[in-house]
Amino acid sequence: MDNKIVDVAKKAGVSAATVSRVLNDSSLVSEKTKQKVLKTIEEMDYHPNAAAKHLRSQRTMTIGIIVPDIIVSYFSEIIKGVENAAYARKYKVIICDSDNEMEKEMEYLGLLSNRTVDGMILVTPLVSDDVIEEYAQKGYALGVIGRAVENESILSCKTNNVEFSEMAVRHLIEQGHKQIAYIGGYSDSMENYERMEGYLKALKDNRIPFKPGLIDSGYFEEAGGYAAAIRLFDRQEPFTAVYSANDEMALGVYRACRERGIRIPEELSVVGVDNNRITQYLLPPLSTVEQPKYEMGVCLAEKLIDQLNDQSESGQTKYVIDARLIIRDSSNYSRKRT
Amino acid sequence: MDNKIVDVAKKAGVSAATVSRVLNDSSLVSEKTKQKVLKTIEEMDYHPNAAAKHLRSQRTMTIGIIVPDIIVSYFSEIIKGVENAAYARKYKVIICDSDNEMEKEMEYLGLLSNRTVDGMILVTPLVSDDVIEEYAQKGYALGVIGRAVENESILSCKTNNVEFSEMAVRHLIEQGHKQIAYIGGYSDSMENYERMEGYLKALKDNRIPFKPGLIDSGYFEEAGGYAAAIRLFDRQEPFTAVYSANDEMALGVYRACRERGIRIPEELSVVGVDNNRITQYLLPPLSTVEQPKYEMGVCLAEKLIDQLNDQSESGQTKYVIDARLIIRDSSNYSRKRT
DNA sequence: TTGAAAGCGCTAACAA
DNA sequence: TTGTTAGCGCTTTCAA
Repeated sequence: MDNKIVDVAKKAGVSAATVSRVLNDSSLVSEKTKQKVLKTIEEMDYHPNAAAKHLRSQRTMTIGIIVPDIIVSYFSEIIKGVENAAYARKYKVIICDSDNEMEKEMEYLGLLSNRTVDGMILVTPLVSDDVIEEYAQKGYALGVIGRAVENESILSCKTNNVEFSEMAVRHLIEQGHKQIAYIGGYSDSMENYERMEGYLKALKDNRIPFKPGLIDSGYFEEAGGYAAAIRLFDRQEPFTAVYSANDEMALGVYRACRERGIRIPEELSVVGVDNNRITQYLLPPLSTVEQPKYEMGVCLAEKLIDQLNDQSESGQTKYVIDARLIIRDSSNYSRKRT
Repeated sequence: MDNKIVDVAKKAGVSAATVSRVLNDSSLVSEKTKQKVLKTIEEMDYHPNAAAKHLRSQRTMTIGIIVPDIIVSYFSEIIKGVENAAYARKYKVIICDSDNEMEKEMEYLGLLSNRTVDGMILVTPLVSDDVIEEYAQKGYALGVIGRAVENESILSCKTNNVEFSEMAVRHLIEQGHKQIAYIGGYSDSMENYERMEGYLKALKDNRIPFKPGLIDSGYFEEAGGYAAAIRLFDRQEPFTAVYSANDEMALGVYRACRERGIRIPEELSVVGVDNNRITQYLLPPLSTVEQPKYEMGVCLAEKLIDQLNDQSESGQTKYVIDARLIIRDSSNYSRKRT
């Protein structure tokens, strides 16, 4: 077994408490003792046992983050923000990839109950508000990204879905489009609600009639977006533009267009959401809405850790960041429509 | 504070030891007692404290994975494999994004020393073999992906770099190319050595003279690939094809070509390595070498966890998987060259 | 089949 | 400024 604190204490001729104080930068140690202990620690190549520390201090210096799929860059960029912010504060991050399975997400939430993690960040539309509230009620530290939950103690960071969606659809309208389809994500997710709301608002403000036949959804995934596009194409309802609630689904739309020989943007304009890295490499490059993914990750991790250490100055728990529209070639083809 | 095992014991009218036995599926408990305890646990919503368990059992059921940049899909796909395999065995995964900084990687390696993790997987070219050997010598469980280390106790999983590189370059030669540039990664990494070796072999076998002016390197990153391409363009040495040691750098080559107005594949053929998701969406789609990223992650996580539980049947520690060439339009432009 | 008791390695309250 | 001591909550001998 490794050396323990008493081994160091013995060798340095002090007590375990003193070694512990040195380890934790306590001011109650004379400089001389401190140096002696430090030297001994170095000599013995001593490393404090994390589990013992966790048990004694009732904190693991670890947070978890639950995402549906780490491969999707929207999530990996958020994770990167979380990881960096956590690292700077000496926190570790446990990665919980739910594979879009509710059951797995629930199991990962259990890491809170058994104190494997001090807090948990959710970036998933699957777990319901009720479940999240329930955990908060029990006193667990939680944060969500991309949505918001009523409970005041639950941190959240999201973007202005309604506004940027309105902006995106208005942009399409300004390009001359009057028949604009909407491909949404999980129909009961906040992202979807709000983005659809923005879509409807833009239509209404421009006196464009809403057509239910132009609405479909694709679970925020490429395959779902593809299927939705195919369904839309096969209906009688014509359309010349699509607002896709995220980029992954827009990728599916691109695939469907390639298959059907539909040219973007000449025959169909497309706007997505997220500004995933891949979108700039597409042909044509995809117009999209920049989501400050890394920044949201950093923001939430910082606030969560502050909260864990009773350092949340403002007491603010809800953060909304403005996202901005990035216009690329997929929606940049001016023409007149009737 | 939460309920503890003695609280459950008291309520159920048994001893803490019995509750512990139930929790750990010991066969030394009568079915009747077991049911009673289980019911009590349920009623009290009891959750065993992880830190206490870790301290007592001397294992944390956690492994770490160090990568240079989680956003790059090569790494996130490996992580996904590791996470899935770990989850199936009730292990947690701590994500260590080194931002390509050696210092951060060293610090993360420290999680082994203080027993925060039971084992660590390295997917980085930065940490030297010596450092890895040193940790192994101390008895820590380690695994590496994408390279191999001599030490027999260190697990590794990689692909046949020499062979597939030879294949890739031979493919270019078969397309009529005689002046083929090579853009490598970190010059002292095993990936780079072996891929360059394959490149040289292919040249030699086809009696194509090696030209030092056609060799450059880009640290396995997009920006590095871009810079390398620009340098190559600016030399007097002409070339009609590039073998890039990974896809990220090939993205940089694409960018450099766009800037210089060089058409792919008409004026320059490009082949990368990794089959990052992005490559199939490029224009033209990038020829590349498929690396079984997810599978390598699964493989190494499984073997590492087996090793932690003394269940490595075969005792094999070195795994090499054959990668296959994927030919897309970036290198599929036949013509005669002189 | 069950319980009592020791101890994993650390920190912190209290005493000196 | 330092040391003594008592746990943190669990598992695991050992004894019954």
